[in-house]
Amino acid sequence: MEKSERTKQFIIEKAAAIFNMYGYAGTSISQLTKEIGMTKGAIYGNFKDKDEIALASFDYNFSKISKIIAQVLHAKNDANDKLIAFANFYLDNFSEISKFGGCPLLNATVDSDFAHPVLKKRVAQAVEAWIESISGIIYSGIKKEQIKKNIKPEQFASVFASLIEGGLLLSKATGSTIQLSRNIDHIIHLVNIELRV
Amino acid sequence: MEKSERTKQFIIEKAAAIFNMYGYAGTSISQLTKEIGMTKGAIYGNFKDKDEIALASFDYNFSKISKIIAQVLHAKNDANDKLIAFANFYLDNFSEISKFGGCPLLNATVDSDFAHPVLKKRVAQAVEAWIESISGIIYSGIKKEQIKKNIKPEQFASVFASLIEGGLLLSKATGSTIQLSRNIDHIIHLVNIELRV
DNA sequence: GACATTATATACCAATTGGTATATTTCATA
DNA sequence: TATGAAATATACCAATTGGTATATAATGTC
Repeated sequence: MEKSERTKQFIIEKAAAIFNMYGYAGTSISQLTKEIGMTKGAIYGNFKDKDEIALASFDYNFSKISKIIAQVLHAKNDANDKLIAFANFYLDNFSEISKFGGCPLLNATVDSDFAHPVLKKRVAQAVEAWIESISGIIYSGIKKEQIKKNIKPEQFASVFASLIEGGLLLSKATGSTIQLSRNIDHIIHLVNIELRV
Repeated sequence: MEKSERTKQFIIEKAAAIFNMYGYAGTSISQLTKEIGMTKGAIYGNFKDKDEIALASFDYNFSKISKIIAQVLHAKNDANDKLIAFANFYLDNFSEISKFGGCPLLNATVDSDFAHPVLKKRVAQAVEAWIESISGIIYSGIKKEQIKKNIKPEQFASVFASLIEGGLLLSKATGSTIQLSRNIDHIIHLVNIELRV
């Protein structure tokens, strides 16, 4: 990786947390210069405008979490166990995730709505991919006869995703992990009672 | 209601939608003057600063939805039916709610986190009150022997609230009510299978 | 180690920000 | 209908916004 790419990556990694915490309108370039420790010249030498940094930041945040989840899923063979590990990941890493602003899908959905159509479209695709990764696990589990074949993958994926995002939201609002924890309990209950063969 | 109070109310009603759509940092005073159709003089003659308008806007948005839900609940006697009507309210009115920015609890939780501690605290109290209104229905239903007494109200309230907020989020992100609709289906299923005596 | 290129810092720009002081209008009451 | 008070509009303020042009510094190559 050449120097310009390394610098670009360095800027994105710092900016990604700021945008995720303060939102697009709530993040100024001067704030970025302070947190990154570089001047406007350096930033605008590597990025065309604020939009380009914000979009790259969202991509970085989303792929960062996606990669970790992919690892978590890879460690399990059974589809039911994958789903439980998937859910537990958010609970186990809640405080760490909160430090850089929480779930980027949650934040960017709210942040981009009305205000930023380009980002909104990108967020929509990410959310759809995220939900599809859940229903994909279920489809695969049904094929491998680990999950009951009467289960509707899209239906369960919606509930699953909402329990996680809703739990993250309520826990962010109240400052306590108890809501998220209760939701993960419910997910585990659903998986063991309704899904598992 | 005297004139000054009427004007104040008029400003809040207009500002509430703008803040809910664009967020605190994303809403400027000049934007408010345009949408409200009044000048800075009128606004600052009725409000101390931007914060005061934003806080009053959140209170207005939250109490507006709370009042409608109170009516919806009042129309049902059975606790299970109250919960189903509660959930259906969000689905039935999704497009109308979306027009002024969607659920203010969702938006303000994300918007205030990190950026606005005063608003954040107010949102936390509203979220807690909202969840308590759900667990309150369950407690009442258990007492009236409409809901099974092994049900844990706080546990179910968390799942219920998250399915609604999570569904609102996913539907906001994807631009389709299908996610919310699936979650309401799940809520109805849970109420009829697990709660109802 | 000189040189060309790339990367970063500095200094600046017009536009907009939240907010205020003052001028003007509206309105109720005498 | 004249008058005093309340409400609103206008004009302005310093600070900050996103962005750019240019100067300086760092870097790889010969």
